Amino acid sequence: MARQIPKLEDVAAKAGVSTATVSRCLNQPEKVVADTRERVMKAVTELGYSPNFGARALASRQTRTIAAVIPTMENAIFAQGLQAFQEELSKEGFTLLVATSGYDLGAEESQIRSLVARGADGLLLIGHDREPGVYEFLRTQGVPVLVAWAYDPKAQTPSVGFDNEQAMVDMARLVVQNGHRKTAVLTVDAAIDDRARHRIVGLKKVFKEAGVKEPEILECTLSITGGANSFAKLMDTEDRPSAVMCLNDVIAVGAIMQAREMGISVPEQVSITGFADIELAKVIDPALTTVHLPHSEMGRQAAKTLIDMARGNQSPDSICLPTFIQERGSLKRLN
Amino acid sequence: MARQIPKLEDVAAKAGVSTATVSRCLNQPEKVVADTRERVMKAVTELGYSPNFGARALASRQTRTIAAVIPTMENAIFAQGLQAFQEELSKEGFTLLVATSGYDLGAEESQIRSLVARGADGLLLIGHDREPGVYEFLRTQGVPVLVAWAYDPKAQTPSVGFDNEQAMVDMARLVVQNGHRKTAVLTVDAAIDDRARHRIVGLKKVFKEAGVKEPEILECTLSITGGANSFAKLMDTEDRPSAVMCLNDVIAVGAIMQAREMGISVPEQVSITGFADIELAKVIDPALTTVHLPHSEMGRQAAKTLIDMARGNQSPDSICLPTFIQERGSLKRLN
DNA sequence: ACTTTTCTTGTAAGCGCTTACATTTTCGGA
DNA sequence: TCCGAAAATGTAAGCGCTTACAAGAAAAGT
Repeated sequence: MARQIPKLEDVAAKAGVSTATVSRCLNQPEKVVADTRERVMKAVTELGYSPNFGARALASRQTRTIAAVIPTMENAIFAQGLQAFQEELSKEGFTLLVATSGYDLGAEESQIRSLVARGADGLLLIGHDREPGVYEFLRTQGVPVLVAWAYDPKAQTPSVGFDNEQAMVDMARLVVQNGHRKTAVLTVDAAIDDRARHRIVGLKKVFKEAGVKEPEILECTLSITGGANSFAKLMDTEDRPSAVMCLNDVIAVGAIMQAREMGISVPEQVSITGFADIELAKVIDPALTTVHLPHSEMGRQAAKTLIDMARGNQSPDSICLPTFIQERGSLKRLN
Repeated sequence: MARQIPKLEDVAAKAGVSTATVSRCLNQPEKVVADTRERVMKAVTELGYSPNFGARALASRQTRTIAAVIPTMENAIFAQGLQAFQEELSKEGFTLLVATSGYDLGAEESQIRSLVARGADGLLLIGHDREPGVYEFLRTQGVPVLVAWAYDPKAQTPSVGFDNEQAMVDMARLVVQNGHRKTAVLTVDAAIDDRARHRIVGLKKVFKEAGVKEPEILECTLSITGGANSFAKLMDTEDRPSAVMCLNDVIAVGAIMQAREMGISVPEQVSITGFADIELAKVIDPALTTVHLPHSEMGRQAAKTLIDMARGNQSPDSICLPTFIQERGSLKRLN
C-alpha cells in the first residue's frame, strides 16, 4: 500500500489553516478569501486529496446520489431515458445508482430498500404500481420519490412522464380510422404494470366509442421471443386479425420477425403497431408505426425534478410530456 | 416530517442490548447467540430500522458499492453485459454506480474521479485506453480496477474480456475464405479505443498472410446514422468493395439500412459483417453475420472478480472468454 | 467446588467531515 | 487614531456506525 490517503486534516496542516477553512473552500468557496483559498486548493492538488465519501455523507446528511430502479437494462426500452437521466445528474454533480427489477415487484421492493439503505438522496421509479408498503417505507425514510414513464396528476407520488392512456387512444384511433375491424393486442402482464393497464383502457375506449369489436388481448413476456411466440399463437387461426397492436416496440419487433418467419407479409396481410419508438423500430423491416415517446426529455426532466426534490424543495407538480404517432410502414390502410 | 429516523442506539435500547450487539447482529449474526439475535431483529423490524449508509461507510471503510464507467447506455452494445454485471453485484449485496463517458477520454476521467470520490469499492472500465494519470490516481486512491471488453495478460490492470484481435482474425479469415478480395472496414475512432485497434491489427494480419489487398479503413461515429453515412461514402465509387467489415454491430446495422436505402442488396451485391452480436443483429434484415461475444458471462465474471478484489483478495488473473462467429446471412460466399 | 478456557456482550474510541458558535482580523467611519 | 460592524477563520462537538478490548457468563476440566 502506498502512503496513506490524505485527509482533510493533512490538507489543513499543509495549507496552514484549520480543517473548517478547508471544508469551506471545498463546499462554499465564496466564504473564504481568495488568498487562503488558493493556498488551500494548492495543498489539495499537491496532496491529491479527495474527500472521504462516508465521512462527508455522515456529516452533511446527504450523498448527492440518486437511485433508479428500472425493469431492465437489457432491452433498449429504458436505455435512452436512463442515459439522459444520468447525463443530467452528472451535470449537477450527482451520481446514479441503478438496479433492475426484471419486472418483478418483489425484486423491485428489495432493490428499493437496498438503494435507500445505500443512502440515495432521491429515487426514480418506473410507473406507479408497487408492492404494498413500499411507499410507506419510503415516507418513513424520508426519501424523495419520483415516478417516470407515467403521468397521473392525482397520484400521491409526483410523476414525470406521458399520458399512457391518451397515447394509446391516439394509436387505436389511427388503427380504426385505417379501417381495421378485427384487431388484437399483445401486452405484457398488465396486472403489475399500470402503464400497460392505462394503455389498454385507452384502447378499449376508442373501440367502444367507434362501435368496433374489442380486440382480443393476449399477454406475452417482454422480449422479442415473447412477442414472436404470442404472435404465432394469434395467427394460428382461420380468422386472423388485420391489425395487431403491441403495447411495446420489443414485442412488436418479435411479432414482425415471426410474421416474416411464417411468411405473413407486413403490413399487406397484417398490420403491426408498436409503442415507445426505440431504435429497433427503425431498424426492423418494415419499420414500425409506433407511439413516439420523449425518452431523453423525460430522463432529463426527471433528473431535474428529482434533484430539486433532493434539495428539499417543495414536492413538485407532475409533468406530462407530449407523445405522437410516428408513422412508418407497419400499419396499412385497408382499401 | 414524520418521526425521526431510528438509529442503532434506538434499536439497542428497544432490545435491551448494547449498540455493539446490534451491529454484530447485522453484520456477523453468527457471533450473537440466537436468543438475543431474535430480540434484536424484532426491534429492528418494529422500528423499521435501516442503517445509515454514511456512518457505516465511514466506520467500516467500505461502501459495498461498485462503479462502472461505460461509453454509453444508449445503444445496446454494453447493455446486456451491464445488466448481468448488476445482477451479479446485487446477488452479492453490492450496488452499482454507473456513469457514461460518451467515448470521450476526458469525460471518462472526470467520471472516474467522481465515482471514486463517491467511495466506490471497485471500478469497472471498458478497454485499457485511458487519459494519462488515471491509473496513477487510481493507485493512490487504492481502488481496485478491472477492465472489461478486452483481454491483455500483459497489462498492469487485470481484465475480464475476450481477445479482440483473435476474434477479428476469425472474422477476417472467414471473409477471405469466402472469396472476398476487395474489402473495406468501418470502424470507430481507433485512436482512443484499444479494442478497435486490436481488431484492426488482427484483421490486417489476416489479409497480409493471405496476400490479399488490405481493406480500406474508414472511421465513423458510433451510431446507426454514423454507420449509414460512412457506408454511403464507401459505396460512392466505381470500384465498390465486395465486403464491408464493421467493427461493431451498430455500425453494421447502419450500413445495411443505408444499403437498403441505396438499393444495394445485401449480401448479393455487398457483404456486411458486424461485431458484438447484440439484439439488433438478429432483427436487421438480412440478419448479421457477426462475432458473438459472451456479454452476460463477461458481466457476471467481471462482477465476481471485482467483488473479490474489493474484498482485498490478491489481484486476480485476467480472464479470456471465448468468442465465435455467428453466421447469419449478411456475408456471402463469392462463386 | 474451583480454576481455565471459551463464548457473549458491553464499553468506548475513533472513522473524516461539516457546521454552530467563538474568536480574531479587517475595514469604514467618526 | 480609535471603535464597532462585518468578514474571515478557528474551535470543537457531533454525525451513526464498527470494532478492539474489557468484562462478565457459561462450559469444560481437574
